[in-house]
Amino acid sequence: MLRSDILAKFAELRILSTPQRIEIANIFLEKPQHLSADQIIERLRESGSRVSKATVYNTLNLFTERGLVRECVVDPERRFYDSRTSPHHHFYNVDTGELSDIPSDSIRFEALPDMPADSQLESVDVVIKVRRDSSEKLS
Amino acid sequence: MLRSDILAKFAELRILSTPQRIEIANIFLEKPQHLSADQIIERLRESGSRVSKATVYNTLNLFTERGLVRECVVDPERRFYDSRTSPHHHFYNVDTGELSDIPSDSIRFEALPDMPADSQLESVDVVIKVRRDSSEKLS
DNA sequence: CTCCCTGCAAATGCTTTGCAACTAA
DNA sequence: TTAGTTGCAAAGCATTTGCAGGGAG
Repeated sequence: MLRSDILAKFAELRILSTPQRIEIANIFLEKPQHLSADQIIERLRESGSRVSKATVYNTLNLFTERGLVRECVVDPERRFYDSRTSPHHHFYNVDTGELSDIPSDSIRFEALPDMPADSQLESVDVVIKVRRDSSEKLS
Repeated sequence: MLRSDILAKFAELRILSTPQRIEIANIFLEKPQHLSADQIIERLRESGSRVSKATVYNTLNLFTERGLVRECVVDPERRFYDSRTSPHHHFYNVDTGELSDIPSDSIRFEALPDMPADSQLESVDVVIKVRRDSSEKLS
């Protein structure tokens, strides 16, 4: 993604631009993907960048607040951040930890429950857990 | 729930019976509910019991493995355990952290996606996030 | 005896925070 | 100047683990 596009996105979301934030946004906006803080740090290191851990965490929180990425809660061990912010759902392979998208139109609801009193809908998140990976590892 | 029922459940699930495990199972089986490790410990303390933290965690892992409770991943801060093990879904109030059940028949799918290659379905978990609590706290 | 459980304390691992130095408008 | 950011190290928390003592069969 072009730097100018990233700057435009930052402006739109009221995110002050810094070199570190641009580097992190650049990884996410390259393509829709699911990354943990650690995976971000790994990617930054690979490309020779030395953004600190604290800054990565702070930046992820900021990006989430501002809607540049979406947190997806699926693994109690660590948080994943999803650069696809449009509504969609996930497959989660419990054996490999792999997380993949389900296009939102391939799940349709025939019925949805009433909301509890005084509360308004925020999101509907479907996680389909699957087992066994392609290498057919036996238990 | 009667002690004899708990013992029967333990036998069925190949869980060795100990006083600590019975106390914890007793809390869960009283009624369907969602509890974190900390909430379990709190409940135990209230009733004068002194089960150690380590034992609570070990027991929750054992109960989950054996299917006495189900882990539900909804809050990145802590794990919740659900004593309703039959298929159903959840409301999660992001303001209050409250977790409540959605009867499984009040959500019906019109379409479900194909599974990825070589993987078999484990579960379909729907979390409907809602905002704002009944006390109408303004932002 | 032998196996397994309990509980304490220590260790782990992810995430947050305090704070001093720095950067940009 | 002045608010806001970075990075380091330290702190925080939920959870796990090591290990000694203990209980059931």
